[in-house]
Amino acid sequence: MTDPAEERNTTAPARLRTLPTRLLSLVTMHSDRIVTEGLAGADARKWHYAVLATLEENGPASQAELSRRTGVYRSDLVAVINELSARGLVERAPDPADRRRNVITLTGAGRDRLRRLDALIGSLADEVLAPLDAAERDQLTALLTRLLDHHGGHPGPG
Amino acid sequence: MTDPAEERNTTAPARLRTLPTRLLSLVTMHSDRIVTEGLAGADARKWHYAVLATLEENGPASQAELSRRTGVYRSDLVAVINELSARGLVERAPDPADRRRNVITLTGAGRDRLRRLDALIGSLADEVLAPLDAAERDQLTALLTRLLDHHGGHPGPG
DNA sequence: CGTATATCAGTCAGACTGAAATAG
DNA sequence: CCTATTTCAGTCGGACTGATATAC
Repeated sequence: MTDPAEERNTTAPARLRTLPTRLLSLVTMHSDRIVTEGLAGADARKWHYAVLATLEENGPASQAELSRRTGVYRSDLVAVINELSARGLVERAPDPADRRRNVITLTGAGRDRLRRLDALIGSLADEVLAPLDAAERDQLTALLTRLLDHHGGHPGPG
Repeated sequence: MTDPAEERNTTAPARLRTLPTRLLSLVTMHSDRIVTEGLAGADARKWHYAVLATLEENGPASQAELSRRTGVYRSDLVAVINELSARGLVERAPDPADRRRNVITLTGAGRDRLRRLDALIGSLADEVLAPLDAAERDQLTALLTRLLDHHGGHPGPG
């Protein structure tokens, strides 16, 4: 028992091996790790990508709106915007129309960065889904989408 | 905008909505929450179920072996066994053959408890998979199983 | 007034690490 | 000496809460 792959995977009992909720947890743990580590290697985090993508597709937004669209908590979003603006990827400016708000805007550098992250995320998703062919990936995506719709999007503050 | 379901789900951008790794995370967050809260209502936790099921299917085991089979960390397993034995569901006894080891054994009460948790987990899984019919659930399970096999079971200490 | 926004401080569970004590 | 087991004391990022100041 010196093979490291062997050590950590004595098979689990049948009840656990086929339990869908457990499969979800385990697969997600692998997936999240691959994505998190891949992004870390590019000095980025998941929330960075989510915020940048939202800004590009929907235009400038307040932090509250970004929170709703991305699912990032209002509290945690503060730090994310700090990090992004420290890197010059977004700009934070007070909204003249409603002075409670900050308007977050994507910069040119942010747009460039988003391009590279798009590619990176694509390849990381490929790594996660490696054993599935295109049709199976679509199947998985469709099934997960239906589950997510049924349970009401990102959990979020409710 | 006073409907609570509305408030928290302004649609995310397309790139995020169809990203499989994100779908996995989000669906798992709902799934984990349903399972965790459902079990909490029965004074149980996921690891309780995992340990009890493993003990029933594979017989008495050391903590190290339980850790390998369930994926629970050796460190965290200590607390789980404490909780289970405090409830009289397992017994912890030193192994006469190897005095470093504790042998964990399922009690009668543990077996009964497992029956009830089996039923509970089943209904919680139903709740998670509600929108899918039987064939689709099998599809999902098969796809997730292939992903998990490819990535090598539970992440675990390696 | 009540409500939304941005920020801060902090909790909490879960994954994970490091190292001790004990025993093979 | 080296390795495995159990246990303890922590770290670390992520989800989440509560409170506050400010503005509508």
